[in-house]
Amino acid sequence: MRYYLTTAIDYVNSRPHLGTAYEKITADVIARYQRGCGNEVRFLMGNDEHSQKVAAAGRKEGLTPLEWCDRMEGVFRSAWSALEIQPDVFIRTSEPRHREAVQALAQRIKDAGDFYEGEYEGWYCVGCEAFKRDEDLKDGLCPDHANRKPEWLKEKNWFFRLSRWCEPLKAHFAANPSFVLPESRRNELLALLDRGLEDISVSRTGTDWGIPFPFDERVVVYVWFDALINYITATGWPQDTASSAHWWPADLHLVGKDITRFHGVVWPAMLLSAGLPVPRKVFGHGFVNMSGGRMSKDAGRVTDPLELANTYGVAALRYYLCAEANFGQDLEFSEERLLARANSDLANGLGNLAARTAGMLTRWREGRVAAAPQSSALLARADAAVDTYQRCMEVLDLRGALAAATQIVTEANAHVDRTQPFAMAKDPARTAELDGVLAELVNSLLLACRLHHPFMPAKMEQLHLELTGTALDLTSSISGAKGARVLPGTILVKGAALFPRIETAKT
RNA sequence: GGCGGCGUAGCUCAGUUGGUUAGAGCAGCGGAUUCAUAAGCCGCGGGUCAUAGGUUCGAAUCCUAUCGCCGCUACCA
Repeated sequence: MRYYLTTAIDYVNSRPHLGTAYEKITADVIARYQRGCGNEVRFLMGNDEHSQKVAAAGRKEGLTPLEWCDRMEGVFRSAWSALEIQPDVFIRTSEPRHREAVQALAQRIKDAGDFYEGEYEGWYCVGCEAFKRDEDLKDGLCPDHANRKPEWLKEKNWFFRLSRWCEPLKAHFAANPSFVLPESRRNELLALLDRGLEDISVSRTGTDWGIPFPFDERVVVYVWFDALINYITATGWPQDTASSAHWWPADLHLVGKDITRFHGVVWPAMLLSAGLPVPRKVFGHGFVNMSGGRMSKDAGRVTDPLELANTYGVAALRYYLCAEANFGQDLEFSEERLLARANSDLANGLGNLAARTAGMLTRWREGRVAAAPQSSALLARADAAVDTYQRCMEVLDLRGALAAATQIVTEANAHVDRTQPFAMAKDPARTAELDGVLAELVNSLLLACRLHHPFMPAKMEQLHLELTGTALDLTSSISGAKGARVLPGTILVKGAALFPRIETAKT
Protein backbone atom coordinates (compact mmCIF):
# COMPACT_ATOMS: atom_id res chain seq x y z
CA MET A 1 0.00 0.00 0.00
CA ARG A 2 1.12 3.52 -0.68
CA TYR A 3 0.50 6.37 1.72
CA TYR A 4 0.72 9.97 0.62
CA LEU A 5 0.47 12.65 3.28
CA THR A 6 1.02 16.36 3.18
CA THR A 7 1.38 19.29 5.52
CA ALA A 8 0.38 22.86 4.82
CA ILE A 9 3.10 24.73 3.01
CA ASP A 10 4.44 27.69 4.94
CA TYR A 11 4.78 31.34 4.15
CA VAL A 12 8.45 32.14 4.34
CA ASN A 13 8.13 35.61 5.77
CA SER A 14 9.65 34.57 9.11
CA ARG A 15 11.34 31.65 10.81
CA PRO A 16 9.34 28.56 11.69
CA HIS A 17 7.80 28.75 15.15
CA LEU A 18 6.51 26.15 17.56
CA GLY A 19 3.05 26.02 16.00
CA THR A 20 4.30 25.20 12.53
CA ALA A 21 6.84 22.80 13.99
CA TYR A 22 4.00 21.01 15.77
CA GLU A 23 2.22 20.29 12.51
CA LYS A 24 5.39 19.03 10.84
CA ILE A 25 6.38 16.89 13.80
CA THR A 26 3.01 15.17 14.01
CA ALA A 27 3.03 14.62 10.26
CA ASP A 28 6.51 13.16 10.50
CA VAL A 29 5.35 10.81 13.25
CA ILE A 30 2.51 9.61 11.06
CA ALA A 31 4.83 9.21 8.09
CA ARG A 32 7.32 7.18 10.09
CA TYR A 33 4.53 5.06 11.49
CA GLN A 34 3.29 4.31 7.98
CA ARG A 35 6.79 3.45 6.81
CA GLY A 36 7.14 1.15 9.80
CA CYS A 37 3.96 -0.59 8.72
CA GLY A 38 5.65 -1.45 5.46
CA ASN A 39 3.77 1.08 3.38
CA GLU A 40 5.34 3.00 0.54
CA VAL A 41 5.24 6.52 1.92
CA ARG A 42 5.46 9.90 0.29
CA PHE A 43 5.58 12.67 2.87
CA LEU A 44 5.34 16.13 1.35
CA MET A 45 6.31 19.44 2.88
CA GLY A 46 7.16 22.75 1.30
CA ASN A 47 7.14 26.51 1.18
CA ASP A 48 4.41 28.84 -0.01
CA GLU A 49 6.18 31.67 -1.76
CA HIS A 50 3.81 33.66 -3.97
CA SER A 51 2.61 35.95 -1.26
CA GLN A 52 2.77 39.70 -0.95
CA LYS A 53 4.05 39.26 2.59
CA VAL A 54 6.93 37.16 1.37
CA ALA A 55 7.81 39.64 -1.33
CA ALA A 56 7.71 42.42 1.24
CA ALA A 57 9.95 40.53 3.64
CA GLY A 58 12.53 40.15 0.88
CA ARG A 59 12.27 43.76 -0.15
CA LYS A 60 13.14 44.80 3.38
CA GLU A 61 16.41 42.93 3.02
CA GLY A 62 17.02 44.35 -0.42
CA LEU A 63 16.39 41.02 -2.08
CA THR A 64 14.16 39.97 -4.94
CA PRO A 65 11.32 37.68 -3.88
CA LEU A 66 13.09 34.70 -5.35
CA GLU A 67 16.42 35.51 -3.69
CA TRP A 68 14.63 35.82 -0.39
CA CYS A 69 12.84 32.52 -0.88
CA ASP A 70 16.07 30.79 -1.78
CA ARG A 71 17.53 31.96 1.49
CA MET A 72 14.45 30.96 3.50
CA GLU A 73 14.40 27.50 2.04
CA GLY A 74 17.66 26.83 3.84
CA VAL A 75 16.30 28.25 7.07
CA PHE A 76 13.24 26.04 6.95
CA ARG A 77 14.89 22.88 5.78
CA SER A 78 17.62 23.05 8.38
CA ALA A 79 15.03 23.65 11.11
CA TRP A 80 13.03 20.62 10.01
CA SER A 81 16.13 18.54 9.83
CA ALA A 82 17.15 19.54 13.35
CA LEU A 83 13.75 18.42 14.57
CA GLU A 84 14.22 15.03 12.91
CA ILE A 85 11.49 15.79 10.40
CA GLN A 86 12.16 13.92 7.22
CA PRO A 87 9.94 14.69 4.23
CA ASP A 88 10.33 12.64 1.07
CA VAL A 89 9.56 15.60 -1.13
CA PHE A 90 10.00 19.29 -0.47
CA ILE A 91 8.25 21.68 -2.80
CA ARG A 92 8.47 25.40 -3.43
CA THR A 93 5.66 27.11 -5.25
CA SER A 94 8.10 29.16 -7.33
CA GLU A 95 9.43 26.02 -8.99
CA PRO A 96 8.79 25.52 -12.72
CA ARG A 97 7.05 22.19 -12.07
CA HIS A 98 4.53 23.98 -9.89
CA ARG A 99 3.91 26.75 -12.40
CA GLU A 100 3.22 24.07 -14.94
CA ALA A 101 0.78 22.25 -12.68
CA VAL A 102 -1.05 25.41 -11.68
CA GLN A 103 -1.45 26.49 -15.28
CA ALA A 104 -2.58 23.04 -16.36
CA LEU A 105 -5.14 22.84 -13.60
CA ALA A 106 -6.35 26.38 -14.29
CA GLN A 107 -6.78 25.52 -17.95
CA ARG A 108 -8.82 22.48 -17.04
CA ILE A 109 -11.09 24.49 -14.81
CA LYS A 110 -11.43 27.08 -17.54
CA ASP A 111 -12.31 24.38 -20.05
CA ALA A 112 -14.89 23.06 -17.64
CA GLY A 113 -16.53 26.47 -17.70
CA ASP A 114 -15.88 27.22 -14.04
CA PHE A 115 -13.97 30.47 -14.50
CA TYR A 116 -15.64 33.71 -15.47
CA GLU A 117 -14.61 37.36 -15.37
CA GLY A 118 -16.12 39.66 -12.83
CA GLU A 119 -15.24 42.72 -10.87
CA TYR A 120 -14.29 42.82 -7.27
CA GLU A 121 -14.14 45.87 -5.15
CA GLY A 122 -13.37 46.04 -1.47
CA TRP A 123 -10.88 46.16 1.33
CA TYR A 124 -7.88 43.93 1.00
CA CYS A 125 -5.72 42.92 3.94
CA VAL A 126 -2.18 42.15 2.86
CA GLY A 127 -1.60 40.28 6.11
CA CYS A 128 -4.41 37.83 5.40
CA GLU A 129 -3.93 37.83 1.66
CA ALA A 130 -7.68 38.21 1.48
CA PHE A 131 -10.46 40.62 0.73
CA LYS A 132 -12.41 41.83 3.73
CA ARG A 133 -15.95 42.99 4.15
CA ASP A 134 -16.67 46.04 6.25
CA GLU A 135 -17.99 43.93 9.09
CA ASP A 136 -14.77 41.95 9.14
CA LEU A 137 -12.89 45.08 10.08
CA LYS A 138 -12.65 46.65 13.47
CA ASP A 139 -12.27 50.43 13.39
CA GLY A 140 -11.27 50.06 9.78
CA LEU A 141 -8.49 47.66 10.62
CA CYS A 142 -8.16 43.93 10.23
CA PRO A 143 -8.50 42.33 13.68
CA ASP A 144 -5.67 39.94 12.90
CA HIS A 145 -3.37 42.53 11.41
CA ALA A 146 -4.19 45.76 13.19
CA ASN A 147 -0.73 47.06 12.46
CA ARG A 148 -1.32 47.47 8.75
CA LYS A 149 -4.16 49.32 7.06
CA PRO A 150 -6.31 47.37 4.62
CA GLU A 151 -6.16 48.68 1.08
CA TRP A 152 -9.19 49.57 -1.04
CA LEU A 153 -8.97 47.58 -4.21
CA LYS A 154 -11.11 47.58 -7.30
CA GLU A 155 -10.09 45.14 -9.90
CA LYS A 156 -11.18 42.84 -12.60
CA ASN A 157 -10.96 39.30 -11.35
CA TRP A 158 -11.37 35.81 -12.49
CA PHE A 159 -13.98 34.04 -10.41
CA PHE A 160 -14.15 30.37 -9.68
CA ARG A 161 -17.64 28.88 -9.79
CA LEU A 162 -17.43 27.37 -6.33
CA SER A 163 -21.20 27.52 -5.99
CA ARG A 164 -21.61 24.91 -8.68
CA TRP A 165 -19.86 22.31 -6.53
CA CYS A 166 -21.88 22.73 -3.40
CA GLU A 167 -24.24 19.82 -4.02
CA PRO A 168 -21.55 17.40 -5.23
CA LEU A 169 -19.51 18.24 -2.15
CA LYS A 170 -22.47 17.64 0.11
CA ALA A 171 -22.89 14.24 -1.47
CA HIS A 172 -19.22 13.52 -1.00
CA PHE A 173 -19.34 14.47 2.67
CA ALA A 174 -22.39 12.30 3.17
CA ALA A 175 -20.79 9.31 1.51
CA ASN A 176 -17.46 9.75 3.33
CA PRO A 177 -17.98 10.37 7.05
CA SER A 178 -14.27 10.57 7.73
CA PHE A 179 -13.44 12.85 4.83
CA VAL A 180 -12.88 15.76 7.19
CA LEU A 181 -11.82 15.16 10.77
CA PRO A 182 -12.11 15.72 13.64
CA GLU A 183 -15.87 15.69 13.67
CA SER A 184 -16.18 19.23 14.97
CA ARG A 185 -14.43 20.50 11.84
CA ARG A 186 -16.52 18.28 9.63
CA ASN A 187 -19.69 19.69 11.17
CA GLU A 188 -18.52 23.23 10.57
CA LEU A 189 -17.99 22.50 6.91
CA LEU A 190 -21.34 20.75 6.67
CA ALA A 191 -22.94 23.87 8.09
CA LEU A 192 -21.13 25.95 5.50
CA LEU A 193 -22.35 23.71 2.70
CA ASP A 194 -25.89 23.89 4.01
CA ARG A 195 -25.82 27.64 3.74
CA GLY A 196 -24.59 27.37 0.20
CA LEU A 197 -21.32 28.41 -1.39
CA GLU A 198 -20.41 31.61 -3.14
CA ASP A 199 -18.09 31.96 -6.05
CA ILE A 200 -14.66 33.21 -5.14
CA SER A 201 -12.24 35.52 -6.79
CA VAL A 202 -9.03 33.76 -7.69
CA SER A 203 -6.85 36.23 -9.55
CA ARG A 204 -4.79 39.25 -8.60
CA THR A 205 -3.58 42.19 -10.63
CA GLY A 206 -0.80 44.64 -9.99
CA THR A 207 1.88 42.12 -9.14
CA ASP A 208 4.08 39.83 -11.14
CA TRP A 209 5.10 37.75 -8.12
CA GLY A 210 2.90 34.81 -8.90
CA ILE A 211 1.81 32.47 -11.61
CA PRO A 212 0.01 34.01 -14.60
CA PHE A 213 -3.20 32.44 -15.85
CA PRO A 214 -2.48 30.53 -19.07
CA PHE A 215 -5.45 32.23 -20.75
CA ASP A 216 -4.84 35.68 -19.30
CA GLU A 217 -1.19 36.55 -18.80
CA ARG A 218 -2.01 39.95 -17.31
CA VAL A 219 -3.08 38.55 -13.98
CA VAL A 220 -1.62 36.04 -11.56
CA VAL A 221 -3.30 33.26 -9.68
CA TYR A 222 -4.38 34.17 -6.18
CA VAL A 223 -1.89 32.76 -3.69
CA TRP A 224 -4.39 30.48 -2.00
CA PHE A 225 -5.55 28.97 -5.24
CA ASP A 226 -1.93 28.55 -6.23
CA ALA A 227 -0.85 27.03 -2.93
CA LEU A 228 -3.43 24.26 -2.73
CA ILE A 229 -2.29 22.89 -6.05
CA ASN A 230 1.14 22.06 -4.62
CA TYR A 231 -0.23 18.79 -3.28
CA ILE A 232 -0.81 17.43 -6.75
CA THR A 233 2.23 19.10 -8.28
CA ALA A 234 4.37 17.04 -5.95
CA THR A 235 3.03 13.80 -7.40
CA GLY A 236 4.47 14.68 -10.78
CA TRP A 237 1.23 15.91 -12.25
CA PRO A 238 0.62 16.71 -15.07
CA GLN A 239 3.76 15.52 -16.88
CA ASP A 240 4.54 12.31 -15.05
CA THR A 241 1.27 10.50 -15.49
CA ALA A 242 2.49 7.22 -14.04
CA SER A 243 3.71 8.87 -10.86
CA SER A 244 0.66 11.06 -10.39
CA ALA A 245 -1.66 8.15 -11.03
CA HIS A 246 0.20 6.23 -8.37
CA TRP A 247 0.30 8.94 -5.73
CA TRP A 248 -2.87 10.91 -6.26
CA PRO A 249 -5.23 11.30 -4.44
CA ALA A 250 -3.48 12.00 -1.17
CA ASP A 251 -4.34 9.81 1.79
CA LEU A 252 -4.09 12.66 4.25
CA HIS A 253 -3.85 16.43 4.20
CA LEU A 254 -2.74 17.47 7.65
CA VAL A 255 -3.61 21.13 8.16
CA GLY A 256 -4.34 23.66 10.88
CA LYS A 257 -7.91 23.83 12.09
CA ASP A 258 -8.18 27.36 10.69
CA ILE A 259 -7.69 26.29 7.11
CA THR A 260 -9.78 23.15 6.95
CA ARG A 261 -12.32 25.07 4.89
CA PHE A 262 -9.84 25.60 2.09
CA HIS A 263 -8.83 21.97 2.16
CA GLY A 264 -12.23 20.42 2.73
CA VAL A 265 -14.28 22.60 0.39
CA VAL A 266 -12.35 24.86 -1.98
CA TRP A 267 -9.63 22.40 -2.93
CA PRO A 268 -11.97 19.47 -3.52
CA ALA A 269 -14.18 21.71 -5.64
CA MET A 270 -11.18 22.70 -7.75
CA LEU A 271 -10.33 19.05 -8.25
CA LEU A 272 -13.87 18.07 -9.09
CA SER A 273 -14.01 20.84 -11.64
CA ALA A 274 -10.77 19.63 -13.19
CA GLY A 275 -12.05 16.07 -13.24
CA LEU A 276 -9.51 14.81 -10.72
CA PRO A 277 -10.00 12.68 -7.59
CA VAL A 278 -10.33 14.47 -4.27
CA PRO A 279 -8.09 13.70 -1.26
CA ARG A 280 -9.13 10.85 0.98
CA LYS A 281 -8.88 12.68 4.26
CA VAL A 282 -8.37 16.16 5.63
CA PHE A 283 -7.45 16.45 9.27
CA GLY A 284 -7.55 19.81 11.04
CA HIS A 285 -5.20 19.74 13.99
CA GLY A 286 -5.35 22.07 16.98
CA PHE A 287 -3.02 24.91 17.86
CA VAL A 288 -0.24 25.19 20.37
CA ASN A 289 -1.28 28.03 22.63
CA MET A 290 0.86 30.02 24.98
CA SER A 291 -0.27 30.39 28.53
CA GLY A 292 0.30 33.51 30.52
CA GLY A 293 0.25 35.67 27.45
CA ARG A 294 3.09 36.60 25.25
CA MET A 295 6.06 34.36 24.75
CA SER A 296 9.18 35.99 25.99
CA LYS A 297 12.71 35.03 26.79
CA ASP A 298 12.74 37.50 29.66
CA ALA A 299 9.97 35.57 31.34
CA GLY A 300 11.90 32.37 30.83
CA ARG A 301 9.56 31.22 28.11
CA VAL A 302 11.10 30.13 24.87
CA THR A 303 8.96 29.09 21.98
CA ASP A 304 11.51 28.78 19.25
CA PRO A 305 11.25 25.04 18.63
CA LEU A 306 14.97 24.86 18.02
CA GLU A 307 15.71 26.44 21.37
CA LEU A 308 13.37 24.03 23.09
CA ALA A 309 14.99 21.12 21.31
CA ASN A 310 18.34 22.44 22.34
CA THR A 311 17.37 22.66 25.99
CA TYR A 312 15.29 19.53 26.40
CA GLY A 313 16.29 17.42 23.44
CA VAL A 314 14.48 16.91 20.16
CA ALA A 315 13.08 13.62 21.39
CA ALA A 316 11.55 15.16 24.50
CA LEU A 317 10.01 17.99 22.50
CA ARG A 318 8.44 15.64 19.97
CA TYR A 319 7.31 13.29 22.69
CA TYR A 320 5.78 16.04 24.77
CA LEU A 321 3.82 17.54 21.87
CA CYS A 322 2.35 14.18 20.90
CA ALA A 323 1.79 12.77 24.37
CA GLU A 324 0.22 15.85 25.87
CA ALA A 325 -2.04 17.03 23.08
CA ASN A 326 -5.32 15.47 22.19
CA PHE A 327 -4.65 15.55 18.46
CA GLY A 328 -7.25 17.81 16.92
CA GLN A 329 -7.71 19.92 20.00
CA ASP A 330 -5.55 22.81 21.12
CA LEU A 331 -2.60 22.26 23.37
CA GLU A 332 -1.73 24.68 26.11
CA PHE A 333 2.03 24.84 25.85
CA SER A 334 3.76 24.56 29.17
CA GLU A 335 7.48 24.35 29.59
CA GLU A 336 6.88 22.82 33.02
CA ARG A 337 4.85 20.02 31.46
CA LEU A 338 7.53 19.49 28.84
CA LEU A 339 10.10 19.15 31.59
CA ALA A 340 7.84 16.84 33.60
CA ARG A 341 7.26 14.60 30.60
CA ALA A 342 10.96 14.50 29.79
CA ASN A 343 11.87 13.49 33.31
CA SER A 344 9.01 11.23 34.32
CA ASP A 345 8.18 9.33 31.15
CA LEU A 346 11.53 9.42 29.39
CA ALA A 347 14.31 9.67 31.97
CA ASN A 348 12.66 7.86 34.88
CA GLY A 349 10.54 5.56 32.75
CA LEU A 350 11.95 4.40 29.46
CA GLY A 351 15.53 5.56 29.97
CA ASN A 352 15.83 4.13 33.43
CA LEU A 353 14.32 0.82 32.40
CA ALA A 354 16.93 0.55 29.67
CA ALA A 355 19.71 1.43 32.09
CA ARG A 356 18.70 -0.98 34.84
CA THR A 357 18.04 -3.81 32.42
CA ALA A 358 21.35 -3.35 30.66
CA GLY A 359 23.07 -2.94 34.00
CA MET A 360 21.79 -6.24 35.34
CA LEU A 361 22.42 -8.08 32.14
CA THR A 362 25.99 -6.92 31.73
CA ARG A 363 26.89 -7.27 35.39
CA TRP A 364 25.56 -10.79 35.91
CA ARG A 365 25.17 -12.34 32.49
CA GLU A 366 27.94 -10.67 30.48
CA GLY A 367 25.27 -9.01 28.38
CA ARG A 368 24.08 -12.28 26.93
CA VAL A 369 20.32 -12.24 26.22
CA ALA A 370 18.51 -15.52 26.80
CA ALA A 371 15.41 -16.73 24.97
CA ALA A 372 12.20 -15.12 26.17
CA PRO A 373 10.04 -17.45 28.28
CA GLN A 374 7.31 -19.07 26.21
CA SER A 375 4.54 -18.15 28.59
CA SER A 376 5.30 -14.66 29.76
CA ALA A 377 2.24 -12.71 30.87
CA LEU A 378 4.33 -9.57 30.69
CA LEU A 379 5.27 -10.08 27.06
CA ALA A 380 1.76 -11.16 26.18
CA ARG A 381 0.51 -7.84 27.47
CA ALA A 382 3.26 -6.03 25.59
CA ASP A 383 2.22 -7.77 22.39
CA ALA A 384 -1.37 -6.76 23.09
CA ALA A 385 -0.24 -3.17 23.57
CA VAL A 386 1.01 -3.23 19.99
CA ASP A 387 -2.58 -3.79 18.83
CA THR A 388 -3.87 -0.97 20.97
CA TYR A 389 -1.11 1.27 19.67
CA GLN A 390 -1.94 0.49 16.06
CA ARG A 391 -5.65 1.00 16.55
CA CYS A 392 -4.88 4.44 17.92
CA MET A 393 -2.43 5.36 15.18
CA GLU A 394 -4.86 4.37 12.47
CA VAL A 395 -7.29 7.02 13.71
CA LEU A 396 -4.49 9.51 14.36
CA ASP A 397 -4.83 9.26 18.12
CA LEU A 398 -1.19 9.97 18.79
CA ARG A 399 -1.70 10.41 22.48
CA GLY A 400 -3.49 7.12 22.87
CA ALA A 401 -0.79 5.36 20.89
CA LEU A 402 1.93 6.76 23.12
CA ALA A 403 -0.03 5.78 26.21
CA ALA A 404 -0.06 2.19 24.96
CA ALA A 405 3.69 2.30 24.39
CA THR A 406 4.30 3.80 27.81
CA GLN A 407 2.20 1.08 29.38
CA ILE A 408 4.78 -1.47 28.31
CA VAL A 409 7.50 0.47 30.09
CA THR A 410 5.43 0.92 33.24
CA GLU A 411 4.63 -2.76 33.47
CA ALA A 412 8.23 -3.80 32.86
CA ASN A 413 9.41 -1.50 35.65
CA ALA A 414 6.86 -3.02 38.00
CA HIS A 415 7.97 -6.47 36.89
CA VAL A 416 11.47 -5.82 38.17
CA ASP A 417 10.16 -5.17 41.65
CA ARG A 418 7.82 -8.11 41.61
CA THR A 419 10.36 -10.67 40.44
CA GLN A 420 13.46 -9.15 42.06
CA PRO A 421 16.12 -10.35 39.63
CA PHE A 422 18.79 -8.91 41.93
CA ALA A 423 17.83 -11.55 44.51
CA MET A 424 18.06 -14.27 41.87
CA ALA A 425 21.52 -13.09 40.95
CA LYS A 426 22.79 -14.02 44.40
CA ASP A 427 21.65 -17.62 44.06
CA PRO A 428 23.50 -19.72 41.42
CA ALA A 429 20.59 -22.17 41.44
CA ARG A 430 18.29 -19.49 40.03
CA THR A 431 20.32 -18.57 36.97
CA ALA A 432 17.77 -19.87 34.49
CA GLU A 433 15.05 -17.96 36.27
CA LEU A 434 17.17 -14.83 36.17
CA ASP A 435 17.78 -15.26 32.45
CA GLY A 436 14.06 -15.52 31.91
CA VAL A 437 13.21 -12.32 33.73
CA LEU A 438 15.99 -10.40 32.04
CA ALA A 439 14.81 -11.66 28.67
CA GLU A 440 11.31 -10.44 29.49
CA LEU A 441 12.69 -7.02 30.30
CA VAL A 442 14.89 -6.81 27.21
CA ASN A 443 12.01 -7.80 24.97
CA SER A 444 9.61 -5.38 26.64
CA LEU A 445 12.17 -2.73 25.86
CA LEU A 446 12.38 -3.92 22.29
CA LEU A 447 8.66 -3.53 21.77
CA ALA A 448 8.59 -0.17 23.54
CA CYS A 449 11.50 0.91 21.38
CA ARG A 450 9.70 0.01 18.16
CA LEU A 451 6.47 1.71 19.16
CA HIS A 452 8.25 4.85 20.32
CA HIS A 453 10.33 5.01 17.18
CA PRO A 454 8.07 7.21 15.03
CA PHE A 455 8.00 9.75 17.85
CA MET A 456 11.71 9.75 18.72
CA PRO A 457 13.51 8.24 15.76
CA ALA A 458 17.17 8.91 16.54
CA LYS A 459 16.95 7.89 20.20
CA MET A 460 15.05 4.72 19.44
CA GLU A 461 17.38 3.72 16.65
CA GLN A 462 20.20 4.06 19.15
CA LEU A 463 18.32 1.98 21.71
CA HIS A 464 17.57 -0.69 19.15
CA LEU A 465 21.23 -0.95 18.29
CA GLU A 466 22.13 -1.39 21.94
CA LEU A 467 19.44 -4.00 22.51
CA THR A 468 19.99 -6.12 19.44
CA GLY A 469 23.30 -5.14 17.93
CA THR A 470 21.49 -4.48 14.66
CA ALA A 471 19.91 -1.47 13.03
CA LEU A 472 16.13 -1.20 13.23
CA ASP A 473 14.48 -2.12 9.95
CA LEU A 474 12.39 0.96 9.28
CA THR A 475 10.07 -0.83 6.87
CA SER A 476 8.85 -3.34 9.45
CA SER A 477 9.46 -1.64 12.78
CA ILE A 478 5.71 -1.52 13.46
CA SER A 479 4.29 -4.32 11.34
CA GLY A 480 6.84 -6.68 12.88
CA ALA A 481 6.56 -5.36 16.41
CA LYS A 482 4.02 -7.81 17.72
CA GLY A 483 5.89 -10.89 18.83
CA ALA A 484 9.29 -9.39 18.04
CA ARG A 485 12.05 -10.83 20.22
CA VAL A 486 15.75 -10.25 20.61
CA LEU A 487 17.70 -13.14 19.15
CA PRO A 488 18.88 -15.42 22.00
CA GLY A 489 22.61 -15.22 22.43
CA THR A 490 22.74 -11.58 21.47
CA ILE A 491 25.27 -9.65 23.50
CA LEU A 492 23.68 -6.47 24.78
CA VAL A 493 25.92 -3.46 25.03
CA LYS A 494 25.19 -0.93 27.70
CA GLY A 495 25.41 2.59 26.38
CA ALA A 496 25.33 5.98 28.02
CA ALA A 497 22.09 7.18 29.61
CA LEU A 498 19.47 7.41 26.88
CA PHE A 499 17.54 10.27 28.45
CA PRO A 500 19.59 11.95 31.15
CA ARG A 501 17.48 13.64 33.78
CA ILE A 502 17.13 17.32 33.17
CA GLU A 503 17.86 19.30 36.30
CA THR A 504 16.48 22.79 36.17
CA ALA A 505 18.25 25.86 37.32
CA LYS A 506 14.90 27.12 38.48
CA THR A 507 14.16 26.90 42.17
C1' G B 1 -27.73 37.33 16.02
C1' G B 2 -27.59 31.94 14.28
C1' C B 3 -25.42 26.99 14.78
C1' G B 4 -22.15 23.85 17.63
C1' G B 5 -18.87 22.49 21.63
C1' C B 6 -17.01 22.78 26.48
C1' G B 7 -17.18 23.61 32.11
C1' U B 8 -15.19 16.37 36.41
C1' A B 9 -9.47 15.78 42.15
C1' G B 10 -3.79 21.25 42.93
C1' C B 11 -2.50 20.55 37.30
C1' U B 12 -3.68 17.85 32.39
C1' C B 13 -7.60 15.07 31.30
C1' A B 14 -10.83 9.68 30.77
C1' G B 15 -15.63 8.71 31.68
C1' U B 16 -19.24 3.36 26.33
C1' U B 17 -26.06 3.06 24.33
C1' G B 18 -28.11 6.58 32.11
C1' G B 19 -27.16 1.58 36.86
C1' U B 20 -23.23 -1.15 42.57
C1' U B 21 -18.39 2.91 46.88
C1' A B 22 -16.91 8.86 40.00
C1' G B 23 -11.37 7.03 37.39
C1' A B 24 -5.98 7.77 35.11
C1' G B 25 -1.39 10.42 34.66
C1' C B 26 1.60 14.36 36.88
C1' A B 27 2.62 16.90 41.36
C1' G B 28 2.37 16.01 46.97
C1' C B 29 2.57 12.72 51.45
C1' G B 30 3.82 7.87 53.83
C1' G B 31 6.21 2.88 53.48
C1' A B 32 9.18 -1.37 52.12
C1' U B 33 13.47 -2.11 48.82
C1' U B 34 18.33 -1.51 45.89
C1' C B 35 19.28 -3.77 39.62
C1' A B 36 19.09 1.58 37.90
C1' U B 37 19.61 8.15 35.64
C1' A B 38 18.66 9.96 44.42
C1' A B 39 15.40 6.57 39.21
C1' G B 40 11.76 2.17 40.17
C1' C B 41 7.79 -0.31 43.34
C1' C B 42 3.64 -0.25 47.02
C1' G B 43 -0.07 2.66 49.69
C1' C B 44 -2.73 7.40 50.37
C1' G B 45 -7.20 11.46 46.49
C1' G B 46 -14.37 12.45 51.39
C1' G B 47 -13.78 16.29 44.34
C1' U B 48 -21.55 20.31 45.45
C1' C B 49 -19.00 15.86 38.40
C1' A B 50 -20.29 24.99 36.51
C1' U B 51 -25.42 26.58 38.83
C1' A B 52 -30.89 25.80 39.42
C1' G B 53 -34.83 22.84 38.23
C1' G B 54 -36.98 18.42 35.67
C1' U B 55 -37.55 13.14 33.62
C1' U B 56 -36.42 8.24 35.90
C1' C B 57 -36.60 2.86 40.47
C1' G B 58 -31.71 5.19 39.41
C1' A B 59 -27.94 10.66 35.95
C1' A B 60 -21.47 13.28 35.57
C1' U B 61 -24.12 10.55 31.60
C1' C B 62 -31.19 12.57 29.03
C1' C B 63 -34.45 17.51 29.06
C1' U B 64 -35.05 22.97 30.33
C1' A B 65 -33.06 27.52 32.10
C1' U B 66 -28.87 30.42 33.94
C1' C B 67 -23.58 31.74 34.34
C1' G B 68 -18.64 31.28 32.26
C1' C B 69 -15.21 29.89 28.22
C1' C B 70 -14.44 28.62 23.07
C1' G B 71 -15.18 27.44 17.76
C1' C B 72 -17.72 28.23 13.06
C1' U B 73 -20.75 31.68 10.50
C1' A B 74 -23.71 36.00 7.90
C1' C B 75 -21.78 37.74 -0.68
C1' C B 76 -27.65 40.13 2.63
C1' A B 77 -28.90 45.66 6.73
